[in-house]
Formats: sequence, C-alpha cells, structure tokens
Amino acid sequence: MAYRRTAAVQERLDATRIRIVSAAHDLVAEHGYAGCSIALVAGAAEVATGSVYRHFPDKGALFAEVFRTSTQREVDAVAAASALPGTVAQRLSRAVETFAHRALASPRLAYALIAEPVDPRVEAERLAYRAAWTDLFAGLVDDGLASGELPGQDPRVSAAAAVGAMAQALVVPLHHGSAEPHVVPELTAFITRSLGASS
Amino acid sequence: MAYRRTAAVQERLDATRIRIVSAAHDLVAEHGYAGCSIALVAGAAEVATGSVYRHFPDKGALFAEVFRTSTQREVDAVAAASALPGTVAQRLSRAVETFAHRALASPRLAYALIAEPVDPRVEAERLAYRAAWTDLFAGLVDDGLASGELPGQDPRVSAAAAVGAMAQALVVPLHHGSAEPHVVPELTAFITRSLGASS
DNA sequence: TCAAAGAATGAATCGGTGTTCACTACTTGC
DNA sequence: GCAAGTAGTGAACACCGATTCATTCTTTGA
Repeated sequence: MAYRRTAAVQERLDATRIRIVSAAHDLVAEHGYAGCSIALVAGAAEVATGSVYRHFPDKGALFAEVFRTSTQREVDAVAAASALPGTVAQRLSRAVETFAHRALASPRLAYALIAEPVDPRVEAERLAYRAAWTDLFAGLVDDGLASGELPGQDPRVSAAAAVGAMAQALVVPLHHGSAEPHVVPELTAFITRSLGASS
Repeated sequence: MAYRRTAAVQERLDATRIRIVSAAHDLVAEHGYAGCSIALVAGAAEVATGSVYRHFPDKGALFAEVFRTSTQREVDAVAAASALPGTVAQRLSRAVETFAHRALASPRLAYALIAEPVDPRVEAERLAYRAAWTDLFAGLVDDGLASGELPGQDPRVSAAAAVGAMAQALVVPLHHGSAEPHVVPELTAFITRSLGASS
C-alpha cells in the first residue's frame, strides 16, 4: 500500500463538498433553480465540472441536498417561533410572521424553495418538506383543538390550506414584483381567522 | 393565380387546428405537461410533427392556448356559481365548492393548470389567470365589505391567500394520491372563516 | 526518490426535443 | 390536363446541458 486517505485529505474533501453545496445554494438564491447548471455551480465553487460528480451521483442529488438543508432551516425557524409560550392565536401569528419576514428577506430563495419548477428528484424533496410545513401547522391546530381555542376542523386540511395561503399570498407575488411588507399583518389576520382563532 | 384558399380548405384547416389543441388538452389532462412532446401531440391529432408548426409558431404558443382555454372554462364556471344571488357567504361557498368539485373530477388537469412546472411562456399565461382567479375572489370580498358582511381587510391579499389555500389543499395533494371528497366541506369552511364570513 | 493509489480535471460524448426544410401530395382556376 | 401555389410530411438538424472518462496532478508510505 502506498496511499491512505488521511485526516487532512478528508477535511479538504469535506470542505470542497460544503463549498459545492454552498455555491449551489447561493446560485439558487440569486438566480433560481433554472439556469443552475453543473458547470456554473462548479465554477462558483472553483472546481472542475467533473469534480462535482466525485461528491454527488447526479444533479438531482446535489440540489435535493440544497433544498433539504435550506428548507430545514426555514422550518426550524418557524417551529422555534411557534413553540414559544402563549395562546394558540399568538403562536400562530408568530409562525406566520416569521415565515413571512424570512421570505420577504430572501424572496428569490423562498420562491425557489416553495414554488419554482424543479426536477422530479428535487420535487420529491420539496414534497417531503411540504409535509413538514403541514405537520408544523397541523400541530398548532391540534393544540388549539385540545385547548378549545379553535373550532372543530380537520387539522390536516386546515394546515395544508394555511400553508398554501402563505405561499400564494407571499412567495408567488414576490416572484414578479417587489416586496410589500404591508401584506404580513393582512396575511396573519387571514390565517388567524381561517383557523377560527379569535384574536 | 391558380390557387386560392376556399372555404372548404379553411374549414379543414380550422378543424385540424382544433384537433391539435384538443389532443394537447387531452394529453395534458392525462399525463400532465411533462411528457407532452410535439411528436406525441401530433400523433394524437393524427398529423405530422411538422404540421403542428403550420398552426403554431412554437410549442409555447400551442400550450399557452391550451392553458388559456382550459383555465377560462374553469374561471367561467366558478364565476357563474358565485354570481347567483345570495349572501356573500353563500356565494363564496358555492364558488369554493364549484372549484373543488371540478378539480376533483379532473385532478390531473387541475394540477397541470395550477401547479405543474411549465415553460416560461406557458407560465406567463398561468400568471395572467392567477390574476383572474384573484380578481374573482377579490370581487366577492369587495361585495362583502360593501354590504358589511365581511370585516375590514385588503381584498387583494385575502383573495390571493384564498386562491392559494384552495390550490394547496386540493390540487397539490391530488397530484400524489387519490381524491378525498371530505376535503370539500372542510375547505369551504376554512375559506369562509378566513374571510370573516359568519356562515 | 519512487511506485501506487486516489483526486481532480475538462473536453468529448450522449440523449432527448424542439424546430426546420426539402420534398411530396393536394387543391385551384384556367 | 396543367401550371401555380399551398398544405402536409417526417427525417434530419440544432441545441443544450448532464454525464463520462482518459489523462494529469497529488498524496502517501517506504
């Protein structure tokens, strides 16, 4: 034997992998998924196109990871905001506001993560996270039902509808045109009413 | 001169054009936009691939027309249902129910028209119809504000959110999985509450 | 220093579709 | 029937980006 992958090499490999994912993330956030060719990602990460394939089996796998990590960050942020103590109505408002403000801060990324056309393999990842979003809001509805703060309803349907309302009201319009922050309180009120939370 | 397009020829041309659009519509309704190649459409319409280009300048133009006609039919149906006399709450319920039942009847088509990834040129058409949907619901909200049946709100934001809620709650889930008709009354209640319509 | 093995490269390949166009078939008016 | 002009055809082309792989560059342990 004459070669063995040392810790130093492994570190460099890891760093390169992270640089590739990071570059892909940045490109998506700036230009969207469309127009994110492997060559472009490789260039941004300062590696050769072929090198990308030493870390990911194909394009779908790379962008699935990008979507996974990016969306998880959003879900975590909203979950944290909604987990703080308070009435269900208050927690709901905080969740919507957190989602909205973050989307307004990175509109292109938000559009890419939620609505932009993507490859089937990436779409599968998105589907999984749609479920995560729905679960998050369904949990809030469950809490409201248990405490009697919310009127009878199917938490899954209500949660899916609420997620759709947020996406359409915020993300899709942002795609074409500029941010309109006044939408946030309107949307919060809409969601709060929709689930039957008094205030 | 030795050739002039007679009425008979024009009729045949028109018929062929309609056959192409109709074939494209059927293919979208069955398999979605993805996998609707020009060759497939031509085959279904029983013309050569090149013949499609005697009626449409490119693929985008063909499918833009498919989307336009299909969506207009849906908008018209919902508009008619919501135009019947009654309280705003009643008209709203009828609108949601009409939308929902039609979507459940043709889930693949509904998904294609509302959520499926499409070409930019077709996306532009969709964007225009998103506005049509929003206008329709915004009009209902306007009526409710005027009559005092609905509480103060931005009709545009509420309408966009309501449209998003319908799309997400119905169309997107339908894409993967089977129809669940019990969703309709849940969704109706959700929308009614969200706009602040008492019942 | 050297051989062995892995890592990195990027030009070439490949596959899939939209589009074209040289050609055939048909229609028309004389 | 015939010439002029149009409609219809479908194989060939063009394009584009993902993927491959023969080659070069690095690292390793002796």
